[in-house]
Amino acid sequence: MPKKKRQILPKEQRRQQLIEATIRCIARDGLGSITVHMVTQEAGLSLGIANLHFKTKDNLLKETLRSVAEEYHGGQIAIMEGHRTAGLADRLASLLAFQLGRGVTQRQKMAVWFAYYGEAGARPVYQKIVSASDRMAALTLESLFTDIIEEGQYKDANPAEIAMGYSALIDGLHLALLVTPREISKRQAKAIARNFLHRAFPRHI
Amino acid sequence: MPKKKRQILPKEQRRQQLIEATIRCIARDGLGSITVHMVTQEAGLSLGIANLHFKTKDNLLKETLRSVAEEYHGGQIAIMEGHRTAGLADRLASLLAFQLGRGVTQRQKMAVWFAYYGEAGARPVYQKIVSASDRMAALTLESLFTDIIEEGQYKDANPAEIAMGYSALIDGLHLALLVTPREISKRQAKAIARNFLHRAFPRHI
DNA sequence: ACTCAGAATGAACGATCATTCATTCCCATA
DNA sequence: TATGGGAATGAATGATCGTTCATTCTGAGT
Repeated sequence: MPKKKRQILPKEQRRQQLIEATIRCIARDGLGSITVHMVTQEAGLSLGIANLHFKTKDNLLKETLRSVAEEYHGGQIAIMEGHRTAGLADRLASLLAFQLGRGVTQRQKMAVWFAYYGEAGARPVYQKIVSASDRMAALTLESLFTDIIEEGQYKDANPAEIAMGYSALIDGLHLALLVTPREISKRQAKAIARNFLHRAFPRHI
Repeated sequence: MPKKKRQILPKEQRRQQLIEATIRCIARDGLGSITVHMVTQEAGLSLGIANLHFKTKDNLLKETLRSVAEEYHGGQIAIMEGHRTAGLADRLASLLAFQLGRGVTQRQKMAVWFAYYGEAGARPVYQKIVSASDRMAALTLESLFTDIIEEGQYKDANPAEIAMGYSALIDGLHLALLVTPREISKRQAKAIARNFLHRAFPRHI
């Protein structure tokens, strides 16, 4: 075995490295049975490194959740606000493609996401971290839907309610893809989500 | 403190007692930080009782999941098949009332449900337990939707797809009620689900 | 080439937890 | 009332894990 040489790197890089190793470990072994040994070994580093950079294991887990939540919700927001030049219909299609696309629906990411949701009921800290970015994404989505409703002259359409329904549907589809992948394909999931949007905004998608 | 007298009860009753205590513990402290001490104390019994009736802690957790899954999916199936005399529209309404009603949307039940989903990605055993009852409920739902589509002459409606979408939506709404209860009320959740069904089967609900 | 601040290491420690099993005690049966 | 089968108990055990910190090692600055 080629003895790995000890290497010194910037704090931020080590932190990222450890967070990524944590994600892989959670996806493989679950949030409940994760150990500091596992994570540091997965990262190819020594045992003490986790406590050096994150103080405690608990803190490492919190920072990992924050990272995943920001990547997911940040991605959504970027799509909805970034393409300001694009039309509303295009933005809607991009959003759907992102939420059920390769990046987000990797088992690894979904597993981490729901592992934390699972503990959120008992851990207010997790709830707070998720709520923070979740709320921002919700507001952006609501704003996009408001614009679409105005442009399409959809009568009796409540943007907040449609946004909540759509978000719930996407979460539910992710859950189905994670827990019963044999029963549902990504293609089907996309069709279902598209159908939901089509029924709400038939002239846009 | 009134010293509790030791009492001998049938095996099945003790098992149920321990499963219920486990549910309360998971809801309060999370699946990840549950201990045998917690559960047996919550049940008001001695430490060794869990291993006596369930052999291992892991087995107790598996049996608890099976119990919750069967209660949830069994409840759904009972509603859809039990009211054979009732009309299709009534059955649809009953289903919705059950899925977002008092019994199921207790924080306690939802917390347990998602705690297991969270670990399902890493624990095939959990996946298998959930899949088993989930699949049966899905088939029953699909069959109900097939009947409704025929009765209502809904053109181009795919019962399997609508059933998957509806199930995903319900799961997503439960998740929202659990994780961000401030952002969504049970009333809103019901309205959203009803809306979904109304758009699919406008002449039935 | 030399130096040293601090990054990285991992053996050791103490706390926690699942599991065991010798013992206690209940209660159906006779 | 007497009693045996087995349900219930909880102190003890051994294994696992998070955290600490004395020590080693690196590499930028001189």
